[in-house]
Amino acid sequence: MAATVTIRDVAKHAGVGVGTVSRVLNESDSVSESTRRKVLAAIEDLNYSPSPVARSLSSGKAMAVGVIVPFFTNASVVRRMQGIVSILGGSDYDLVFFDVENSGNRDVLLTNMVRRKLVDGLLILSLRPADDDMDRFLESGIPAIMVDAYHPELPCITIDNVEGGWQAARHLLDLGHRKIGYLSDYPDNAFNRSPVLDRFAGYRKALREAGIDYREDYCVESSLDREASRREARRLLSTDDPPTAAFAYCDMQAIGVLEAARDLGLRVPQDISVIGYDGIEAAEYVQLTTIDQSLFESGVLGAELLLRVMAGQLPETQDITLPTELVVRRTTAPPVN
Amino acid sequence: MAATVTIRDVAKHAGVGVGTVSRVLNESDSVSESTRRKVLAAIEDLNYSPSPVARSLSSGKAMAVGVIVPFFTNASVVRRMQGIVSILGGSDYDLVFFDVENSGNRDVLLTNMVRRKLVDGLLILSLRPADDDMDRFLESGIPAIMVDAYHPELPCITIDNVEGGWQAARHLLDLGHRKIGYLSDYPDNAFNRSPVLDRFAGYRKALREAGIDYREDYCVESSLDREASRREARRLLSTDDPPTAAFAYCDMQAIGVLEAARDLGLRVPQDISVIGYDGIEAAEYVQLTTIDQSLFESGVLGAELLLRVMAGQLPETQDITLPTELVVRRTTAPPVN
DNA sequence: GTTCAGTTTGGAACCGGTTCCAAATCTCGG
DNA sequence: CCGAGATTTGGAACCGGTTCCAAACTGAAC
Repeated sequence: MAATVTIRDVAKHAGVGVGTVSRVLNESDSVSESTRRKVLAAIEDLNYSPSPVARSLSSGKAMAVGVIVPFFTNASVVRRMQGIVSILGGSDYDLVFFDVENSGNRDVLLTNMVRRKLVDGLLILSLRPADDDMDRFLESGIPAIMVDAYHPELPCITIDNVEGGWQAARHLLDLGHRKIGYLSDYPDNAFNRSPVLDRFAGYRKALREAGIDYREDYCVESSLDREASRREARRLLSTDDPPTAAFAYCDMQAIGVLEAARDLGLRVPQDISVIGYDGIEAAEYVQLTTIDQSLFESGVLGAELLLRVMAGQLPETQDITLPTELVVRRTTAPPVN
Repeated sequence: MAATVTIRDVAKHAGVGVGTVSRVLNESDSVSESTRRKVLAAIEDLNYSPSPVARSLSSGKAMAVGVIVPFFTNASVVRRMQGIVSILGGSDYDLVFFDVENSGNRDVLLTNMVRRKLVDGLLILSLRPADDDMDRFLESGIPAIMVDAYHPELPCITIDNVEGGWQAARHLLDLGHRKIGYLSDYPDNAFNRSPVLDRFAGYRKALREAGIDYREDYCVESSLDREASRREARRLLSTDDPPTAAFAYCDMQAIGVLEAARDLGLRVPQDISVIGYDGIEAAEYVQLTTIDQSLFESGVLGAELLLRVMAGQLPETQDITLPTELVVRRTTAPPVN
């Protein structure tokens, strides 16, 4: 707990002015080699390290980027964060997390974020903040990128969820299924509703193209967790005329469907085909057929894009849409009649 | 991007001194109700919000806590972090993450952390920093808690891994197994070696107590990821005299073992029993028997403890050891002879 | 109407850096 | 040896808060 040594102590010790020490610290070129050495020696002697807080107060740069994220929501968010960390972990920027779990602390955007200079840039992950919060934030001029969410005035890394939903349904149709259920997240999910609606739209589009009527009773909603999905899926699968295949909004829900099938003594894929969406690791080891959206990559791209924007490169908006890819594993097969 | 409004602007607008504004902001009680109202009105008028950076420079408090964490390593770390977030997300503190992935950036402790005042407190998760880094850090006097790691001079939330390893092996022994393999993490894992050795010690202890000789050929090491574990397990299970049960260092490795069994056409649990360690969510839906170490709770406790220490309560060191619990699911059964 | 303790207030000094301007020093041709 | 221009240097002012001290105000007691 030694008394803090400041830049002035270093200056005195080295027999130079504070400006010079600062210049050495910031690798300015207009310092003669001999004084540079003197200063470095003094820094060494005193075991000095500059205060990042003071530095950011006077320079206006925080050397940190913020990530706003609904942390728990599901495994896909974690995967995206890993992508982000893989890039930002190696940068000079610290990573500050803002968890937006309950709507209670959603005004972090309004309060914590707008407090200028806490972060130099912001990644907003899988959620669409309220418009007025957003306006307030945009005014601050802090560079920001949306990942898995859309905002007209910000660069966005998005996934074509209509296409993904279409691919999923298309795959089941190609296998010969005609009765295809859909297990959805609640569309009025406060955070980010569009993926829910988009995947649903893709699903309906594929059905329509195949000349199949949309059956409302085949579409059920549930929260994202496994237990709830399992309950809903059990209901869906135990009607008089159950679907022969089910498309779930996300892999975790799909796993709930698998469990429901097991509960009911249904064999997968013989009695019921199941396809998920996300491509989380768990999908791999339960052998779940799924739509892989490039989760990790979306984090990587978002982080890279942000770094570039913060460096002052690049035009204002630049949206990137990542592809989705069907990954066929063991939970889908043609229906047995 | 409006010009920043400072506390002096507010003071002028309200016709008071800066000290008074500061007092209002910090809810000091020695401000008369009437001036308080004037100041609040001015704050409202000017849409003022104080700069956290300036605040922390002059007050010496960062209003942030740091978490040092090997983020990717495995699912258990993520689960612990969720526990941390669940507590700290609701506090006044921001959460700054320091990812210690590759040994390349392990000196964050030495550089980033010791830079005083960036964080008011620190959680160190699942890793044991090098001793000299640690000494340097301890000198700084920043409150810190270790979670899932041990340090003699810091409060630690640990798990009794010897006990857990013992429970796992004991369970298999109770079922009647005599040939029990062990799939371990590399013990020289740079981050945090003791859990690896401890679980192994528990395993050996249980075997010894049961009068079973330790067989080196039943113990294999692999990195934590599923693919590597799968390969190693395949080797272990395809010898002339394979074990009838396997205990894996962590659930993800256990899942690798399950996959290896599937690769070899072995039925679980009839041909081979498998038990994991951690109690991650994935274990639940692959029906893996496991030792549940209270992952989420460890994060919660660590965060709570840190908040208390930062508030100046509590004696220096206070170690908490969390219990482990056997959770029997579908991957373990008596051996068939 | 004083006196005095208690409350409220203004503002200078400070936290530890960066930046900018003016001054000091250097370089080198004439 | 001088002087112009380039290079290097010192340090005051600033970033936007907090804190502390002294001054101003309050009101109850005499």
